[in-house]
Amino acid sequence: MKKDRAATEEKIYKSFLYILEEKGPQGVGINAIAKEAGVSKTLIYRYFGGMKGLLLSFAQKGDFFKSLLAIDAQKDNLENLKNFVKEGTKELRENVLTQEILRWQLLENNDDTKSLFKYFNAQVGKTFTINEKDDSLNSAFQLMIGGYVYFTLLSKFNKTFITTDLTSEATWKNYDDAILKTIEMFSKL
Amino acid sequence: MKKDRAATEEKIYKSFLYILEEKGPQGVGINAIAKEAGVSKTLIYRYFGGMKGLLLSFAQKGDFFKSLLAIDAQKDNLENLKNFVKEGTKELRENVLTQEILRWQLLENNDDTKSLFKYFNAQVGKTFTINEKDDSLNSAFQLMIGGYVYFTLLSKFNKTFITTDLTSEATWKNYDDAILKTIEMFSKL
DNA sequence: AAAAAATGTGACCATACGGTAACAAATATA
DNA sequence: TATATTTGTTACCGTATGGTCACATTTTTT
Repeated sequence: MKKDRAATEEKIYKSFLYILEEKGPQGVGINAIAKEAGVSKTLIYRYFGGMKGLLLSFAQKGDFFKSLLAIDAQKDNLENLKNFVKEGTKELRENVLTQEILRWQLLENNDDTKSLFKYFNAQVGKTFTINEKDDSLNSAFQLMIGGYVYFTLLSKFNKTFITTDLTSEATWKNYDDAILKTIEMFSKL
Repeated sequence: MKKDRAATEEKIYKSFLYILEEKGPQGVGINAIAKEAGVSKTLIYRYFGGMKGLLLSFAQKGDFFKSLLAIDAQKDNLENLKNFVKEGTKELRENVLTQEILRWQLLENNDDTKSLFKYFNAQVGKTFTINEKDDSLNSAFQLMIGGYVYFTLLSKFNKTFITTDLTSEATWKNYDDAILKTIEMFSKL
């Protein structure tokens, strides 16, 4: 039998990503990852230091929201802010891994996940630079972004929210438009 | 030993509520409920038909958002709508059971939870009568309510969202105000 | 009082979880 | 080539899960 630690680590890491994407936070576990990787679970402890170390590796390597950083640098004017919103909501709905981390934060916060959430939130904070002032636009903007996250996560197991079809592209476009329109209205005050 | 089916059923049901409140959806299980009730788990199957039946009982008995129905009946004018929002957000942040059901909907949707979510969502739909039109106010309102739910759920394990303090009463008042202000602005269009 | 029905318990099953230790095999070093 | 060292597997442990079955005890009915 051929032995290759680097390749084995890669198999483990990729399996972790796969399970988080496919099964969500509840599916992530030592046994499941080892089985998916086709490898003994002992090696997860030896090479990564168990689940905690594995999540730390993920956190450090994870380039969350990288696609938004370029826009972020120049989102001082209204047009760029609107572009940022459009790209941000698109990124959120396409990046399943990001969705599952966000879902995870609603479930637990223990010794294993601590580092992951810390790195992730730091990255979010860097990307979504929030207005310092506690004005209504700031709060409204936060609520809408939060709502976007909520409905995105909800859409995994629910087809509708009350009468709103969460599977329809038009719905998400309506949400986008509503955010943009609200920003405009507040800016004209 | 005294035998009293009605009392036993009550013990089981109350234990279920207690665990859902204290441990969240992940803590809800046959063994945990039986242990908390100090009763053999066989009885959960015999009296309720297992977890599925237990959740069905909960769904049918559950008077979700009952405090909002009175306001709902007359929220045609702006003042009542604003009052409805204020009472609704308050109800949401105070009712842990409601929070955990909402959290649950983000985690799974299987044969056991199906009926619970169905009843719960029907009640939500009755309370939050959403505007039929796909206008921006409707979408903006939905996003903000969704955001409110999201931050409420997030606050269980996270003290902040980026720089916003989720433990501060002022934060939630800011959110309330932002919703009210947005509604006003859209109404004046 | 005797028989039947309802109520409740404990034991057991298969499965899965995280975690560890003993051992085999391959690779690197001497 | 002989010896360490690294890599990997298997087996096992304690605990927990959902679910069922046989049995004992209490309550109801005849």
